[in-house]
Amino acid sequence: MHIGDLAERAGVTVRAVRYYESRGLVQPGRAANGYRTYGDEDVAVVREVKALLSLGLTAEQTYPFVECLRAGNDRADVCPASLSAYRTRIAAVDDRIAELTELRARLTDLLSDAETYPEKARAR
Amino acid sequence: MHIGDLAERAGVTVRAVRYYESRGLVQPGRAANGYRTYGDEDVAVVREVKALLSLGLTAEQTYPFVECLRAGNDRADVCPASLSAYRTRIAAVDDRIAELTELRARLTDLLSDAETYPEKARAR
DNA sequence: CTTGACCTTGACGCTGGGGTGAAGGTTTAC
DNA sequence: GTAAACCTTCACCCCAGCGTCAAGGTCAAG
Repeated sequence: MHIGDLAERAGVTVRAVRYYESRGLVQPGRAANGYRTYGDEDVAVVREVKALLSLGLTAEQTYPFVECLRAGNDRADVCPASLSAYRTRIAAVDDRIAELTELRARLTDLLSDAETYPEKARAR
Repeated sequence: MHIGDLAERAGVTVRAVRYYESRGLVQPGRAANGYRTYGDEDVAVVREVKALLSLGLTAEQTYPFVECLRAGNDRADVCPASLSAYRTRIAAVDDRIAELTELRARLTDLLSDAETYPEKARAR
């Protein structure tokens, strides 16, 4: 299978596939004419990478999932390293939520403070 | 007062002051030699802008606060437009928190699903 | 034999906001 | 007289995941 077929089957662009390759996530063979050649298993890999990227993982962080698939598992996320990657991502999301919650608290404090500022002290 | 004095008093760099000017937040006069000249009130403006930027507002969104100060108010946030800008920012933070919370839920679903995947079905 | 649908590598663009850096020149301060 | 502070304009940075040419090679169909 050539890159265009793979891209179509996996639901990504040709450009994205080449990008994934540059990140070490797919390793196609080469035909005599230089064309990249892929197997059916690469479709699952590319689909998995796409799904994980949409969950906010970086390309690098999808690596354990790809390895898990290559090891012959039906699912990319049943390997310990994949579970760990999930937990890392969840922790990062939690951190970000905590930051935003803290920021929100500062903003509401400022707002209520400004709202209750004595009218008479205002200019005009 | 020249730009260097203002920057030092407000706790920002000279470059940042010129950047704020490019965003229309400060409008210095000019001395005969071309140097920018500032008044004491500009110190408060720059400090306010700096504080608001650290709260995640964009330069443009600090505009009402700057106007509020220029109108002669002691505080930049007692004007209706400032309160409104606070509320807008809070709403944006809330939206982001909601997105992340939703994302977190998807991740934990995937994690628990993968964790409970039957051992016997795993490769190796 | 030619069209057009593939493929190749390489390189730059974009998004986005708040800046920073460099270059090249004038003015002020000590 | 020279260092420090000022001026302007232009460009670049971060961050990742691509998009979009450019300039060409390959291949099956009609």
